[in-house]
Amino acid sequence: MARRSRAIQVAEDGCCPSVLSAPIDDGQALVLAKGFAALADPARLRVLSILAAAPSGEVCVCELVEPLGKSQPTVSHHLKVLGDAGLVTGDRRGKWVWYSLVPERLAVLRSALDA
Amino acid sequence: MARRSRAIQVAEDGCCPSVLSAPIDDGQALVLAKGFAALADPARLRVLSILAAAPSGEVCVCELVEPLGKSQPTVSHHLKVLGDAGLVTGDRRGKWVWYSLVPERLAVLRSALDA
DNA sequence: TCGATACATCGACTTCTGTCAATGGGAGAA
DNA sequence: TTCTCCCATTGACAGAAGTCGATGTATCGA
Repeated sequence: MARRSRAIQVAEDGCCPSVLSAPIDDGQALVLAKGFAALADPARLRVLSILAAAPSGEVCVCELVEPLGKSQPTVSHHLKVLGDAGLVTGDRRGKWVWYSLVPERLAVLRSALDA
Repeated sequence: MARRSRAIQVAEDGCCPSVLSAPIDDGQALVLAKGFAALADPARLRVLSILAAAPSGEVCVCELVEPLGKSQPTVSHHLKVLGDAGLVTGDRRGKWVWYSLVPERLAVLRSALDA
């Protein structure tokens, strides 16, 4: 099953609100802040880069533990944070869970920094 | 005096490393994570948007306290965090300190999310 | 059914972060 | 100088976040 369990809370009020175009209200700021908070950890950034670099576009958890140098529960925690932020999605196949990027969600955060 | 006191630690190893182009090492991840951490707060995002929306491109601290709804020390703290991340810079003129964006630094973070 | 594997969740701990009241420091005004 | 204003810093606190060992859960194979 897909691991998009938690609320993703994409700001749908207005399309792609940019922080730099006009003053944003507290609600928009809160949603964007949660998105950037998901990026505010070296281990999670490395997860994203590993997923992006994977030829198949997806990587199972067991292939992340060693490169990150963290324990398996910690890696699972970071994947959950990224999943709650809507940046990655997991797909269970047999014993393994394959994670992949959600590029649209990353694009939202990137466009928030557009001038 | 300009308020660029703290080390800014821009990753100069390679130009504009993107998280999504190739696996990044721990050092790059750490620098980028610190940058995104500066964006991971609603009050700081609002500061950036207020600065960006200011006609003159700069705003003094006293004009930020009321819109943010935080105490003056808290606003000063957030400005320090943004300054340490190199995202804003302060300029003292008489009794006031005027803050403005550092767009190049924001561009670095945005390009880190390029596909 | 039983054991092994892959991953998630829980509990506990430490560290980091946001917040504010109180105080300090610099710059103009009186 | 002294007073006032603007902003930064300090100290203290509560809550959030990263980490890991232990445990739970789902799946597959024997």
